[in-house]
Amino acid sequence: MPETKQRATIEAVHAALRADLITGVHPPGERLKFAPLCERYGASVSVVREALTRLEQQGLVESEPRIGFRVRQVSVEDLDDLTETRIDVETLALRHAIEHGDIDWETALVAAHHRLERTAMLSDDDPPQLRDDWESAHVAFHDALLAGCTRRWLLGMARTLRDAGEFYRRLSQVHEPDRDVAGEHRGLLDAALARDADEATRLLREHYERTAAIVRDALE
Amino acid sequence: MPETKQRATIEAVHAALRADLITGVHPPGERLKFAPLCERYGASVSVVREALTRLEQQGLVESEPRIGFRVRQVSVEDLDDLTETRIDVETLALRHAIEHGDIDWETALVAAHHRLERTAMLSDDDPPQLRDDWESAHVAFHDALLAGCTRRWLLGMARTLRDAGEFYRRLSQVHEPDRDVAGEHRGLLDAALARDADEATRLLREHYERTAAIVRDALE
DNA sequence: TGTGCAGGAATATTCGAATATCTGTTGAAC
DNA sequence: GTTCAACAGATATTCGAATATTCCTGCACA
Repeated sequence: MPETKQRATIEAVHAALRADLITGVHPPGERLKFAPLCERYGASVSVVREALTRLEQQGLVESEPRIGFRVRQVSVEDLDDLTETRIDVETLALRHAIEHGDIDWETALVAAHHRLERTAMLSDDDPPQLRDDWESAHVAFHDALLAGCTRRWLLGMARTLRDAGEFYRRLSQVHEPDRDVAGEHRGLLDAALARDADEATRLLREHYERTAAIVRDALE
Repeated sequence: MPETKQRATIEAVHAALRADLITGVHPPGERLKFAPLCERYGASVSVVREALTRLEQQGLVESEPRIGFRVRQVSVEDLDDLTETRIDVETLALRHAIEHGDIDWETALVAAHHRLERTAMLSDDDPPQLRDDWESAHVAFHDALLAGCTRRWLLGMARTLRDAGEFYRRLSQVHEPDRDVAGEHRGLLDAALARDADEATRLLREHYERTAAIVRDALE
């Protein structure tokens, strides 16, 4: 790679910063000063600033004008609020998807589930960590689940909330051995294919509440 | 005012641009080029850019990287999508407000309703226009209605959707003489104070659907 | 000891120029 | 006549410096 001195694009910095936030490189509450960030991501202040602005709208960082940006503060109350809202919104989207999803939606969903099922969840490290490829397969599955919903505004809301939720989930890379995550996903798939909206939304709610409970424990 | 040559703040440009978008100064689909915007708002590209970025997240403008920004395209489909989503989300928030709102909430709500009731809706122009002070009293009333909801994430979603809806509503400054808007607001107030969530959400739904229908007609 | 007020260091914000990218047009080759 | 390349003008994007604001430290004064 012969000295690819690229200019920093906002897209790239935004993605990198977002990844660092979600994976906990910058812990909650930490001040995000421009100088270090420019250094770390090889960009100028303008680019960093715009990335931060976007992340603020997505709820990953917060800012006070003239003071600066900081990583979003987390709390049990906020987690509970977020979880409930997320369940409410995703439930609406899922119900809509189940009612309106076509054969393409079903097919993509089955495909996404297959990949998730066949991807190992934990790494070989000690303590074991959630594998990156499992993480992305997981996100892709939940995306596919909602993809049948044609209401773009609703999907937009759901996506924002998911990002914020991801923030919490990664914060506490906790694994609960007793939990049958694969089974939960299988159940969601089956209910969706059976077009059983009540059952699917019930499972979705449980799925998120269980995850939230784990994160809550880790937080306290 | 002795030559107050202020630097342009992002806050100010964002607010001004948002107001211009909502009131239709820049029609939907119009390209928003930097040079004219900088001129109009007396700011440099950086601040205009950040304002546009924020408005994009709020759904008022859309952008394609490296191409530029434009005023959000409107369509009947998008309006319907938005309206439904807004009803769904606000319904959740209203229900929560009615269940959890305290005496302060009630008091503020009564106050907001009083101001709305005592403000004239239409100007003396021909054709009559919605008066600015009525508009703000109207927004304030709907804000007060949801303010009892303590779920911040849910409120954030509702606020974003309201902004986008406002965009449509102002787009078509249509007035329907037969409609008893004041009565609709009175009904909402009464149901909220009576803590009748079912009735209140039903009224809210009708209120928005009626507005959407008018906008839809104007759009076609 | 406490309070308030410089003054300077640290930091965010804004600016305008430099750079990269896109878009449309012209002209040559086929 | 059509296609493609090269150029030029328009425009978005990025940069780094200039400016404004906040924060901190130390000193005078009560």
